Amino acid sequence: MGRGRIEIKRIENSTNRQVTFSKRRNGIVKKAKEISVLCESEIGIVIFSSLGKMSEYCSPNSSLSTLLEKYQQHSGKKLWDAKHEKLSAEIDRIKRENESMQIELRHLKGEDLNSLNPRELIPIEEALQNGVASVRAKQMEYLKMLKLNGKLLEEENKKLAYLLHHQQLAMGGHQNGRHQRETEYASEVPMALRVQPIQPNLQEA
Amino acid sequence: MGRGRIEIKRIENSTNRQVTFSKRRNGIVKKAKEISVLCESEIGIVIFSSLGKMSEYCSPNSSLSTLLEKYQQHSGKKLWDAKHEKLSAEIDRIKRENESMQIELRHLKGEDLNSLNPRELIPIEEALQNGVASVRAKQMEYLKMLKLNGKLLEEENKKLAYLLHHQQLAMGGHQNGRHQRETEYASEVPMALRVQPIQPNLQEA
DNA sequence: ATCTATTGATAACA
DNA sequence: TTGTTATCAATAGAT
Repeated sequence: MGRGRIEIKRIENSTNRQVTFSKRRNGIVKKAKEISVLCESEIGIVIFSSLGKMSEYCSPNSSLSTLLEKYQQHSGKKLWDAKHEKLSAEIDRIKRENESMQIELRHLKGEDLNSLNPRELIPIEEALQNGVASVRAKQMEYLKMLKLNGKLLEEENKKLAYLLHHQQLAMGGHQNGRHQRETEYASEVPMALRVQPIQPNLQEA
Repeated sequence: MGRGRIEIKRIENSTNRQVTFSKRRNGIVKKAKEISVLCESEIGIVIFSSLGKMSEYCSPNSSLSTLLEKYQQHSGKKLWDAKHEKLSAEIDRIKRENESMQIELRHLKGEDLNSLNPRELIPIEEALQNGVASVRAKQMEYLKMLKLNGKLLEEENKKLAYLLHHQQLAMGGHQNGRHQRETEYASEVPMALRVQPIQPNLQEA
């Protein structure tokens, strides 16, 4: 009912979808008001848009909670219990996940190995070796970075010392000139200081 | 929309009211289905007719309870008691525990090491080394057990071979006697076979 | 938001 | 209840 029929499938254009949502939501709420008046029925509606915005409607002289109370009585379903069971099931699921992870962790730490047969030890050993290798590789990476940094700093030190020495020889210039020379130099050399460590946490070590 | 417009007020004719209720209820549910598909929104509806008959609708991939849960969160109203909060808190707690274990596992497997600084790598390396050591120790244990078992079996083999040899020399006895000798011997020697491996899963390897 | 050409919903009837 | 149909209502697309 509009300019041309539309297929009932997800509207891909986001703006369009929002507009249609708004219009149709209003339409549904209007229909709900009408049926509640025409047929003196009680109706409650909760809608969430795709963006998570909530709208609700409840026929006059009622409220969602009272309506849901009646819903529970009529359906025999207990929303509370259903919720309760869902949460419990979720807890069970996560706990099981938890347990298997704990077992894996313990095995990797060399605990509870008696529960494993030799065949099961092999993948664990492999995982541990891989882990050690990765950790050592990372450590080497840091080491190289530190060495590089050290070298660069050393070079810079030499240059600074050289500069300082010559400056002292040429002593007698006033503050202004000296300051300028330092500034000039700084613009050429500070590579070493500018080097961003690959790992920003390096300095924490 | 029909043969002549109607005022939106209670339909006095009861039959008519029922018919209209039924038709409009279907209409609303249809609209609900459409909006949920077109706009990928979640919608839940509960209707009671004037005679107390209940109808409900909930968009696919959802249920009234989950929908109402979201309603609670958005509205701040609490439809049900805070007993669930306990369960939810439990879930959160376990999930957090879970997450930290996952991180630890990943680190032990040498993944996500970039998020660690060198100081943090050390305990991981130690844990891995301990793990490797434990696993290898366990493997050595199995190896020793296997060797021991082999030795015992070998010895027993020798004894059996010896016995067999002598039996053959003394040949001429009937079946009965031979059987008895074997039975006697079995009661003295089977130590090696009786040895229960420390690890019952040994034979699976 | 507002405007309409169209489709969709439905009141009355069967 | 279910189906048909003349009408009105909702709304898709455009502004």
